[in-house]
Amino acid sequence: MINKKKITIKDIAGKLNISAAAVSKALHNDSRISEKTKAAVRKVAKELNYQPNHLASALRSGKSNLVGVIVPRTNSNFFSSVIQNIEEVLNKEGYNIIITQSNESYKKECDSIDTLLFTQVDGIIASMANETVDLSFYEKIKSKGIPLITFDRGENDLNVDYVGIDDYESSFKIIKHLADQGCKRIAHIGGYKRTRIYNNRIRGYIDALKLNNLPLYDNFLVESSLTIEDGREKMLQLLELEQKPDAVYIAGDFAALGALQILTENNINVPNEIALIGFGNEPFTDMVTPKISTINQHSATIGKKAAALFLSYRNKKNIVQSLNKVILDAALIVRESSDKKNND
Amino acid sequence: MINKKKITIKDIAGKLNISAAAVSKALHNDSRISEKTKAAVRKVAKELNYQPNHLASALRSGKSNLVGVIVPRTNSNFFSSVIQNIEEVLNKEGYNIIITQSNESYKKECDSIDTLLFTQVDGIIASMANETVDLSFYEKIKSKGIPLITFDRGENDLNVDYVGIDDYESSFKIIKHLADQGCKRIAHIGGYKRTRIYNNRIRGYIDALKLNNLPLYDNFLVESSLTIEDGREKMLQLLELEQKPDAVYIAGDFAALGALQILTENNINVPNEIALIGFGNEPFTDMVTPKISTINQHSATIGKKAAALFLSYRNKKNIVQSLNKVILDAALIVRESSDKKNND
DNA sequence: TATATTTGCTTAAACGTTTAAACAAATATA
DNA sequence: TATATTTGTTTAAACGTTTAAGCAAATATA
Repeated sequence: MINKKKITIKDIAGKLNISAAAVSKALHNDSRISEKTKAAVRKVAKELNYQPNHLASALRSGKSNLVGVIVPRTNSNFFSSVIQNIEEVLNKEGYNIIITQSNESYKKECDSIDTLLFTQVDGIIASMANETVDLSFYEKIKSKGIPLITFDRGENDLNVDYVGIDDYESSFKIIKHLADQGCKRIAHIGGYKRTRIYNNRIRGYIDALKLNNLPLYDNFLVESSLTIEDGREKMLQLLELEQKPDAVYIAGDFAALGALQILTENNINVPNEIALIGFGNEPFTDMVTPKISTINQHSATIGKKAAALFLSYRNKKNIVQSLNKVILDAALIVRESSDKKNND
Repeated sequence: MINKKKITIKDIAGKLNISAAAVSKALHNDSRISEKTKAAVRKVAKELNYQPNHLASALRSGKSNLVGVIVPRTNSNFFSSVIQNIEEVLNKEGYNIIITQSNESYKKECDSIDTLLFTQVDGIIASMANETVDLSFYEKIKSKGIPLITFDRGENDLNVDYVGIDDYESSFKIIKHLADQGCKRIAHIGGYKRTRIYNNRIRGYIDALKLNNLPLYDNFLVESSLTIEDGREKMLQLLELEQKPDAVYIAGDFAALGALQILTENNINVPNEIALIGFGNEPFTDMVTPKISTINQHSATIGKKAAALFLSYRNKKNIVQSLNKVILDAALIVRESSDKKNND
């Protein structure tokens, strides 16, 4: 039953006694081909089960109709949802996507970029690894004239399109809410300062404390890799202080989960003794006890918007990119871990 | 700074005054090219920052060095880990992977297959959607002579390679453990009977009950979509029975989580009143209270093995596949939700 | 020394498309 | 009726490789 012989436009042309070029044009609905011929071509194509050779058309036309997506990991709901929405938008426009994971490793990210360039993708949509500081590999994409769209984790210095939420403003929402709950000593387990989004959350934390007339203590601001394990460790560190916080704002849900584990293990009441807020709205924040308050990052919108930005470069011959930030408003989701009224 | 001019082997050839063919062979380390020429070619290639055109070589050689991966979703730890391991193995061998998600939808899965065939992948590694019953799209892959490797969710009728755990045997391990804990009335919230792996778990459940001299009640065996929501619903259904179970074995961790939520909400002690065991070892099973006992599916091994199976078809001209099952032994992870000794 | 083999390269075709250019036939314009 | 334009198609080159076949020069074999 194996049918290795591939059907090409030549086969269709032969059957209809016309040229291969006519077939190609008919299939592309060229206005200079008669409706009669088009119909005949389509009919034979279907009969023979013709599958266009993507490689040949990509080679000839210089467009692969492939878009590369680079994410730190796929097993987070945020990234997998962004990907799903990118795919949805781009599939409709005839593009397929190639997903690669950097696993937060700079080296793996460079490999991914090489891989994607090698595969001749028409564009790259990326969220940078935590480790990444050196932007030269991303510059390589730009220098090839391939559109680069960044999301969530980007860098102003790259001067390309960016879609993400307003991290600075999100911190204000969180601090305001905690202050409303009566919290006075709010700590922050933040991400790496050098990563722009985490830096913004930290700046927002500091400025929001000021705005709400709350004190900022040096040892209340901790830098973390934001994994579950590090969340546990940094929470423990905060608990060992003589003056403990009465609320902790954690820049990532995974670390918030780790922190919650420590609090539970130490029989500390959440939110009454210490309130807790995460970031990202990972599904598990709604599954644990108590449910964790967090920030919804609008993954679907980010994905759709990033795809749209890529599409905006279609048919442009000279791709010139510049810093273009699309900032979405993030929503605070208040749950049990910070809602004192419902938790007495 | 935009350098759109692409460097080809012709540019290298021109610079060295040799033919393009010689350059191609030099780059492929052909034995008929002198070391001197090879060295010169490599040097110039590096100088000009030559990037091979993947499309051209794929078109000419008939190999795209792309492997398609189809999974129901990426935001489960199991699938994302399998993918990561497939990628690791295949990248080393010069292959890149294209990941597509079916979202458990048959239609989306068909689209994915078309997309991958269109992209001229050299092989497809797939785990089938729950919905999928009609295998004709998978047959299409086979009929094109492209190696198809299935994992986790496969079908004997496809007669291709399959990697997965022993679901039937896993049920025995679970029932044995629950029996050891003193449970006498064990219910099973299973997946769809028509999906092979779930059917095997159900058969294992039934046969293991017999082996352990435990009763099998009709209304203790429930079919579920295994989402969190359906887990809640089916657990509620079990609680409404006059004679409640004292243990529930649930064929998926997400549904087990939903069931646990219901039990917690109804103040039922887990494991003492009702013990609970899930399936899949999703990370959250270790995060919730109580921690959920579950089955570890060896995602890393499955991924590596699936990739190895694909590689075994390399250089074969006539791909003839047959049913070839690689069955891994799954490990039961006992945690709080089923461990009565540590939970009094 | 004459012949056979090996070495190191070149030539040219091929992979399956797309597309610019050409051209005959049909139709429109003057 | 003569010329211009439009329509519908063909021809042929191109995209950047790989590879079978060919061939001269160098080396081995007799």
